[in-house]
Amino acid sequence: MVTIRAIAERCGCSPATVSKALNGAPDVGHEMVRRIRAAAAEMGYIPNAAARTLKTARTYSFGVLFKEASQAGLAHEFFSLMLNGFKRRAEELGYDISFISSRLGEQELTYTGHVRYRHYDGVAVITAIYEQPQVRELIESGIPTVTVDDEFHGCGCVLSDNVQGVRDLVEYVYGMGHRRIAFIHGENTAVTRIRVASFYRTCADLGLQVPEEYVQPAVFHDPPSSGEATRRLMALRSRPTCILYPDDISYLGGLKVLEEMGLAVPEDVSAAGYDGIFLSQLLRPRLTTMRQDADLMGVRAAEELARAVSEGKAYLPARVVIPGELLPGQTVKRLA
Amino acid sequence: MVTIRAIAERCGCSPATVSKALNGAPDVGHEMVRRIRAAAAEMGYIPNAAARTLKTARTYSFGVLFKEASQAGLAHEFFSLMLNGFKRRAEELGYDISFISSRLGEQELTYTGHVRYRHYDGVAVITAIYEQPQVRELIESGIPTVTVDDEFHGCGCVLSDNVQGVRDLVEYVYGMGHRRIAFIHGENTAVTRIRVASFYRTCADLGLQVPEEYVQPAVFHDPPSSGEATRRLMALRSRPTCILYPDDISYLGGLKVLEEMGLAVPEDVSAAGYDGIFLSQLLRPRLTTMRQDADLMGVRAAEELARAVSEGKAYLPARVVIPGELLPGQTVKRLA
DNA sequence: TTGTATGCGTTATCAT
DNA sequence: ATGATAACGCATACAA
Repeated sequence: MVTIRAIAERCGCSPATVSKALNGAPDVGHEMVRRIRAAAAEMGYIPNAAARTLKTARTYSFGVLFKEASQAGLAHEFFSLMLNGFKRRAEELGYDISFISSRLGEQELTYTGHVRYRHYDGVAVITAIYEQPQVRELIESGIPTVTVDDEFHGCGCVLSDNVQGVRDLVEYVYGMGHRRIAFIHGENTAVTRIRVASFYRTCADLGLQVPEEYVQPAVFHDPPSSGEATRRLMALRSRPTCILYPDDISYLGGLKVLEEMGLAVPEDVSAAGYDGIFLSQLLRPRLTTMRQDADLMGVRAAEELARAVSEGKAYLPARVVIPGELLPGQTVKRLA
Repeated sequence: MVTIRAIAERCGCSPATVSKALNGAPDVGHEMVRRIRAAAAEMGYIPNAAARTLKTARTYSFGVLFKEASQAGLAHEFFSLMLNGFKRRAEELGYDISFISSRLGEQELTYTGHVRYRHYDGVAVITAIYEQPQVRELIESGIPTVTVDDEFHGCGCVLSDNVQGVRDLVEYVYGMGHRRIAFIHGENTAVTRIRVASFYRTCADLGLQVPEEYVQPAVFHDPPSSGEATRRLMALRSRPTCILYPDDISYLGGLKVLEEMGLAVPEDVSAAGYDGIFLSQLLRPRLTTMRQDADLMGVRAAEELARAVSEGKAYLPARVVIPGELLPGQTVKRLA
C-alpha cells in the first residue's frame, strides 16, 4: 500500500509536506507540489479513509435510514426514486452513502449507535416509522439529520406539499361535478394527518358536508386494506361518487373490489390515486393522481443535509416543500 | 466520546484488557470481563470503526456498484428488489453496505480507487456495463467481488437461469400452437447473448426455422426501442404470431405500437415479457412472463461475497444459478 | 517554505 | 490473567 510516507521518501521531503501538498494547503512551494502530485499519481497513491477519519472525525459519508418494515423499502418506487435523487446529489456534493442498519456484527445496536460507530457526517431519514423510539433518539441525537415527509424540531426536512396536493385533487374532482367524495387514508403518520386535515378543510371551503363514514382508514401501499375500505364505502346507503386513495398501489386494491362488485371505473365510480408512479400512467383507464416529485425531494434532502453538516452549530433548519403535479387521467368521470 | 481508555480507567485495568474483554478474547478473567462489559454498557461505549479499520484493515462493509446510466438503477424494480435482498442478507451476516461512486470529494476516482479508499471488504457488482474498462479493472483487482448476471474468471457470480428461462418461454409458446415466434433482445450483454443463443437452440430443438428478421435488437427497459422493433416485425410480409420481449417494461412499448396499428393482444398478436415485475401481473390482459427471483439473487450474492471475504485466498468462486418461474398470463393466445 | 512531533482509538505482540 | 508498547496512516500545531 502506498502511503504518504512512501511518497515523502521518494520526493525527499517529509510526510507533512506531502499531506499538505495533496490537500492543497497554501504553504507549499509550487515546484514541490508538482513533484509530489506527480509522484503520487505515478505510484498510484490512494488515501486511507480510515486514517483520515480517525484524525479528522469526518467521513464524508451520509447514512440513510430506510424503513425495514414490510417488503416496501427499496421495492417502493416512490422511495426508490427519492433515494436515487439523494444518492446522485450527495455524490455530487462529495459524500458517499451507506445504509444504516441496526446491528454491529453479531450485536444489536441502535440506529444512533450505528451512526456513531461509523461516524457518518449526517443522516437522512428517508422513510421510517417516526414514532419508533429508536428513530426519535436518532433525530434528537444532535447528529445532523434531515427527515423526509415528517418534521421535527431542530431537523431540516423535505416535505411533499400534501396540503396543496390534496386540495388540488379535491378541487379537481369537485370541478368534475362530484359532491360525494370519499377519502381513504393511510396509517396514522404526519403525512396522513396533513392530508386528512387538508381534505376536510378543502371540502369545507367548497361547502361540502363530509359524512364521517366517507373518511376511511387503510394502510399505505397495501391493496387489500384499501380494498376493504372500498367495500365499506360501497356498503353505505349513500355511496360516494368518487374515492380518493392513499396511493396509486392502493387504488389497485380498490379497483379489484369494485370489479368484483361488477362496478366499472369511472363509469360507476370515479377514483384517484396519489404519487403518480410509472404504473399509474400505464393503467387503462389512466389513473388520475397527484404526482410527487420523489427525485427532487431526494435531491433537496441531500442539499439540505450537506448544508447542515457544513454549517454545524450555525445551521438553521429549513423546511423544504416540494409541490406536486396533478395528473388528470381517465378515472374521474365528469358528472352532469 | 467514550473510549476504551476511559473504560480502562474506570475499571482500573489497561486498555488492552478492555479491548480483549469486549472482543471476547479467551485470556481475560471472568470477573474482569463482567466488570468491563458492565462499565462499557453503562458508559454508553461505542467502538470507533475508523480506528478499528486502521488497525485491522477491515471495515465489515460491502461496496455496491450500481449502474449509473439512464434513470434506471434504483428505479428499476428488478434491481431494487435484488439490492433489497442483498442488503438484508449482508446485514444479517454483519456487513453494512455502501454505494460505490466514482469520485472522492472534488476529484474523480476509479471504482477500484474508491473501494481501496474506503477499504470495503468486498464488492458486489449488481448491475453495470461490464464492458467498461473501469468495471473490468475492479473485477480484476483482486478485491473479493461478486457479479450478478455476468461471469468473470476468479469472481463469484449469481446468474439468473436465462438459458432455461428462455427455453421455458419458447416451449410454452410453442405448446400454445405458435410457430412464428419473434424475439426482441436487449443490448449486447452476457444476458442477451445467452438468451439469444437459448432462443435459437430451443427453436432448433423444436424443429423451428427462425428467419433472421425474427430476432430484433432493442434496448432493455426502453419501451420506445422495443416499440420500434415491434414495428419492424409487423412490417414483415410473414408476421410473427408471437413476440417475446426483453423485459416487462419493454412489452409496454410494443403494446403501444400494436394498439396504434389497431392490433389487439392476444387476439391479433401474442406476446410475453421477462422479469415478472409487480406491474406485469396487474396488466389486463395479464402478461405472460418469466419471473426472475431478484430477491433471492441478492441474498445469494451477499452470501457468496461473505464467503469470498472470509475464505480469502482459499476462496473457490462459485457460480450460483437461480431458476426463474414461468408466469402464464393472458397474452399468449392458444392457436388452433 | 519545510520539517518534527504528536495523537486520533484501536488491536496485537510480547513480556510479566 | 494482565499490562506496556507499538503501530495502523494521516493531519496539524508548532518549530525551524
